Formats: sequence, structure tokens, C-alpha cells
Amino acid sequence: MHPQKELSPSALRIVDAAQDLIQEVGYNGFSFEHISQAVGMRKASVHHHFGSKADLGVAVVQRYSHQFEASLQQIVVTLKTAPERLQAYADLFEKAAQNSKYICVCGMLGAETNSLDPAVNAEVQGFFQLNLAWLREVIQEGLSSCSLRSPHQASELAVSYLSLLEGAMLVGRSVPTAMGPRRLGDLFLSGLA
Amino acid sequence: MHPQKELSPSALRIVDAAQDLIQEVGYNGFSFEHISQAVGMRKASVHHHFGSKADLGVAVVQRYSHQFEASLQQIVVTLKTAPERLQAYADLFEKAAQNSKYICVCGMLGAETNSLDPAVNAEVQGFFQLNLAWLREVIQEGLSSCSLRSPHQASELAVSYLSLLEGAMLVGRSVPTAMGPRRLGDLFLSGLA
DNA sequence: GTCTATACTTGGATAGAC
DNA sequence: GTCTATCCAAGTATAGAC
Repeated sequence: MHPQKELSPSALRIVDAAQDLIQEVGYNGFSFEHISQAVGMRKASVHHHFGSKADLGVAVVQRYSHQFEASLQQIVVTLKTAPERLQAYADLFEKAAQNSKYICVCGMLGAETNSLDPAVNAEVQGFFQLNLAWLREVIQEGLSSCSLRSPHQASELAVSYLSLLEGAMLVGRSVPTAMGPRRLGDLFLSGLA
Repeated sequence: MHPQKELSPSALRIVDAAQDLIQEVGYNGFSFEHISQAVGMRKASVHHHFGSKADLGVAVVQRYSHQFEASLQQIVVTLKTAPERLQAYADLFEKAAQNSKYICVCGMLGAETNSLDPAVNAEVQGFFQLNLAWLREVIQEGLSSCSLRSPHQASELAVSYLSLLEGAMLVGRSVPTAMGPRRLGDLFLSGLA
């Protein structure tokens, strides 16, 4: 799933810039020229590292998923109860949304899905499935050990929590007064206590 | 807020096509050429009705908000309890998301907010505030009359419900197995019974 | 690996005839 | 109101020198 070729230092800076732009203005909102300006290289040089825009998009999502997966593993190692783990999970999104300019890479790409290259879409889908599987497992453990209480199935709660957090970033962009992922997550979790 | 000039038949078809495209591929994902093909007119003719792309975007959101507002009023007239009203509200989104190709106009534009004309953003913000105000009122009434039970404030629950439903459409696009707005709404509401 | 230069295409927008 | 024709800028991508 993540063979992710080694990236040269220049390629890394390009991926950094691309992720930044995707979170800010979306895949259809940036061009190689923007990347070029951000990294101080010419367009042709960017193309040398990533032959097409789709290649670049795939690289961004692969790395993003990879990093996210590492964060999820870290949470499980560090925190021992389901409520704590789920709160830390919400904080991952809070962090991304904090400057209010950004949104989850895959939240953005999920919205744009109908105009993306299939290769990019496949990576986005992988990201969501990765998240849903992790949430389901954490929630299932919580229900079993009674650190969480709910009449619903773990898989349903997982989809709810993910949708809530993704939606929180989206709505929070247009309505500054709205609560962020962290507070909405807390409210959700308080219903499972 | 919605002086919305009268739209000629041709202008209406253009707005229809533009809304369709925004829900499918987003504001940055369509061009006047796409509109042109959809309505069977030349680009220049489209420009005659809407001088700029931003003008067209504003017209789409104004009409969308206007129609949505009418639906909300209809719900209040038709249904008398808060749970019923909130369920009907979720169905409005379910309807838009049903063919899985579409997403809420303002969910999409909210994601793209950093690359939109300020005039379009203002309309999107208006849409969300309209929705939040309606939800807050309905939920407040429900809490007062005990058809809803929650330790949280109506305004917090309103943001939660809106974020959940917007997120549901977004996630549902990439993960077909995910539950839609209706089922996620039901799950949310079951926690307030 | 990076550059200049350049195709080629699309996108937003306007002028002016009908 | 709609059309043809056109402008100019931007976007993706490639060729070939350094």
C-alpha cells in the first residue's frame, strides 16, 4: 500500500508545498507555477521530479496517509483508554484545522473526487478506510471494556466520528464562530460516557 | 439578503447547469465551456447573462439558499416535533447526496473557500448561518418541550448536527460503504431521545 | 537536477455582427 | 439574446542546453 519511493530533498520540498496548497485551495486550485514559486524552482524542474500533476497528488496523499498511520500507532502506544485515544484522534484534525486556513488533505480531495485522477482517488479512499478501521477497532475495544457505552455498533460510531470531524473542518472554514474538531469531538464523546 | 434579480429562462438553465457542476466537480473544476456544452449555448452567450464566473457563483448560492430556506419553513409548518423536524432536515442532505455523485453546494464551496471571490464566500457564509440559526431554534424548542434531551446547549448541538451531515456527504463520496446523512442523522438523534 | 524556451490547450472575458 | 471571432493569461507538459 505504501511502497513510497525514497524522495530526494527537492522532491520532498515539492511535496511539502503541494500538500500545503491542497489543504489551502484544493487540487484544482493550484498549479505547477504555484509550486514553482513556493520552492524557488522552475516549472520544468518540478516536472522532472513528478511527471504529471496526478503523480504529485498521489505522492502527497501517500505520504499524508503514511504519517497519519504513524500518528495513530503512536496514540495506541501512548494512551490506554478508548476515550483518551479518541480525543487524541480529534486533536490530529484540530491541529490541521487550527490556522483555519487548512483542512484535512483527504477532506479536500474527497470533495473534489469527481475531477481527480483515479490513482489519486484510490489513495484517498485508502486514507479513509485506514481511519475507519482504526476507529472501529478502538471503539470496539472501548465498548468491550466498558470505557465507552453505546447501543450502536462500533462501525457505525466510527463513521459518525470521522464524518463529524471532517465536517467540522469544512464548516469551520466558513463560520469562524463554529466549534473546531476538538470541541465537537468532546461533545460526541460525552455522549458515550 | 436575497434580492435575487428575476432570472430569464436562459439564465435559469445556466444556473441549473452551474449548480450541477459545482456539486459534481466544484467551483474550480468547471469552466464556461462546460456550462456552454450543458445548456447548448456559446460561451459568449453565457457571459451575456453572467459577466463573470463569480457572478454566476453568487447566483447559484443565492438561489440554493433561497430554496433551502423555503424547505426549512416547509418542515416547520408540516412537522410539529423537534425529532421529526431534524430527521426531515437530514433528508434534505440525503436527497442531494443520493446519487453519490453530488454533495451540498455549500459543502463544496466551503472547502474551496480560500480560492473563491469574496462575494461568493459571503453567500456561502450566509447559507451556513441560516442553517445554524434554524437548527438552534428547532433544537432549543425541542429541549424546552422535552422532546429532546441533552446536557449540551442548542447552539452546540446545531453545529454538531450540521458538521455531521456535511461530513457524511464528503466521506460518503470516497467510501461507498459509509452511511449517508439520513442514517448518521438518525444515529445522532437517537442520542437525544 | 536545474535551467531556458517553447508547444499546445484551456479558461475567462470582450468586440461587434446579426 | 445569441452568434463568430478574437485577445490574453494561465495551465500542463516536453525538448534540449548546461
